[in-house]
Amino acid sequence: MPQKVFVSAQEVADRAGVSRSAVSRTFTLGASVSPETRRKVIEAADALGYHVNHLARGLMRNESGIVCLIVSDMATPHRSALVKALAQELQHSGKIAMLVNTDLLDGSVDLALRQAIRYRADASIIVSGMPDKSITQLCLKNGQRLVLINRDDEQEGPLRINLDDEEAAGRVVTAFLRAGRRRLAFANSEAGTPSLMAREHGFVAAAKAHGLEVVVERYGWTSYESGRVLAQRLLTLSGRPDAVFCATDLLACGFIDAARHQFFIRVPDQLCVAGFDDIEQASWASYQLTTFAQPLATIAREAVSWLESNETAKPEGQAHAIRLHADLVWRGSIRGG
Amino acid sequence: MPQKVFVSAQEVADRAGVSRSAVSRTFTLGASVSPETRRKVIEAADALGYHVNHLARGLMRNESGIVCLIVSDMATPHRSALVKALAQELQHSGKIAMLVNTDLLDGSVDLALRQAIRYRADASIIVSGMPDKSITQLCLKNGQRLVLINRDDEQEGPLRINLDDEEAAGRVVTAFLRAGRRRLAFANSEAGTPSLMAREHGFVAAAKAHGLEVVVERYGWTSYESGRVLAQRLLTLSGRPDAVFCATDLLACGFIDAARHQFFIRVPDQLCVAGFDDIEQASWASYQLTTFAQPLATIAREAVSWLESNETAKPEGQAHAIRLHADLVWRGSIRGG
DNA sequence: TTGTAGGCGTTATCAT
DNA sequence: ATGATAACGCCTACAA
Repeated sequence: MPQKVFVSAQEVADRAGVSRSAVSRTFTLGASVSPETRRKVIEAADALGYHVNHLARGLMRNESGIVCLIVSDMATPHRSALVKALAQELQHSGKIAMLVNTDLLDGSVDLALRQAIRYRADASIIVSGMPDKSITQLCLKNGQRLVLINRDDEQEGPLRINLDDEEAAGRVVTAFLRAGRRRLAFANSEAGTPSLMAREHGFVAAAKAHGLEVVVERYGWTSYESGRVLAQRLLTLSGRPDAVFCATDLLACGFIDAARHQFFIRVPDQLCVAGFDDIEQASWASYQLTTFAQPLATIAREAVSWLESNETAKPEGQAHAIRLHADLVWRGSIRGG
Repeated sequence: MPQKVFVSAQEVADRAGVSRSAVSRTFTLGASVSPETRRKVIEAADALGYHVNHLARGLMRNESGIVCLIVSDMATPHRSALVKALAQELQHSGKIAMLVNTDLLDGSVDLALRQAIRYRADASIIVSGMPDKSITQLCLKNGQRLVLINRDDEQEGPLRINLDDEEAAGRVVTAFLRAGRRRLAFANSEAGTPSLMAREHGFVAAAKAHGLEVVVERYGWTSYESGRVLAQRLLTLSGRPDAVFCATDLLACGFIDAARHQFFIRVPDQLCVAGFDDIEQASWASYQLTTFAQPLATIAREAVSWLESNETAKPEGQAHAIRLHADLVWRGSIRGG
């Protein structure tokens, strides 16, 4: 095995009998090279196993092609699906995703982000529950473009992609009413992220518009376990709810399991349940959860195409917000769909 | 907003009144700088918002700090948990994870890998079901160290981390026998990856050692849906199995749901079920699946520490294989745990 | 301990 | 269309 593993443009040039610049141009989109030269270069490159060094290219061009994915709870069904969609879309457009996990508590979030900055990532996509304002600030300050997904921050500069959570929540009220339910409840986590709160507010407001009160309960973070606890609390109430909207499918799964296995309540006969995200488990036979589909592909496409379109523009220039519609997916957890 | 976003070491040096090299040394681990100089440099760097440019550093050191995660089915519970563990561990040791998704069919696997090579990733960790031999070959050829997780390839060079699938499968037979079951079945996907096949062979062999035949069925890829189909096939057999080992938890969940909701079979009374991976859903009340835990943290730690220890060594030098034990997690899906 | 000089692999600029 | 040359930001000798 040779000591020197990587072959440089110079070596390719030597073998092809052309100049270094010719090699560079061959691998630069939209540069002018004669077909003959190009052929010779490609041939030599293949023979030698040459790959353009993006470290050096990034240094020159001041543009690395790296996009940083800042994400929390990434082992969660919804998050992992989103990350996958984003990674694929980035890959598809010739960029590459760097993964920064923000689940660790020891202040390594900040550390990780600085790491991304050191690699001169062109942009960051934040899929994290509650990023500090300082994080987004740091990104922008370092010339990164920024995409915020499902985070209705007030910030200027980044692209913000959101769902119409409030409107969706209103549709749940309609569905519950149509199923003949009047004792409504909302099960939320304590995370307090903008989209979760929007669902809560939308649900409560729509209910009030119909003259109904909603019992709201919040607990823990957005997990299956929290769903169980929330069920414990809501299903032991004197005027037990007959319909509950869970802020998240994961909560809903826990809620349904507790209702069924612990309280022997039948869904949807005795209790209607709705969720949000349309995670894979929502379609499983044990849950058959009526929920809202996150348009993952659209989110990813919008995010990446914005990054592409803004390639040359200054990061703080085009502030932009996209509001997407969430389709309701009817399954068995609400009666009379 | 200034045109120039990134501040260079030179600017920090100017402000601190020292030389460029002093700045470099301050940010290089184990270089000798006087406390006084270091202080001045740090101060100037903070004031200016300086971050070492890893693109340039990687160029010089011939070592990028980037580790490529090559992964398929990453939205799956088990895979996403593994990716998370790896990303965290890498982050923890100052490296950064690049995500390469191999789910797309259009030959973009190869494309993505080349992408990683272009960034001069120091290593690749393959968590993909069936990477072509050519992929691993390409990695090694380009001076990357390679970690293969749950892939018992014959290759020399990479670190191979595997579970003792066969031995684990044998324990399932014991458990089934202890529960009084004699009509054993194995539900597998058609993926044919080494670890899946090892579970199958281990199960069949252990059963044979007890004088029992196993009905083996394979279908589709490793998904919930496949589990349902497999149930359909196995539970309509004349001598219906009373115990089934599913190659994967995801298969098991589908299997259980079909058994319960479609055939009204009670688990574990009429049917014992075991799975593999210990995904989060295995612990959900609807499944209570007895399964084997993948030691994710250990896998991640072993992988990363091997990468660290081998930092300076040649990639093909230390071939190494690690075989990990999978702990059996007892839940309700096997009678008499 | 500190500063100076040279080079890493690439692309952009400017001639030709 | 092609080739020489100068950056890009950093690190590592080497000399002081």
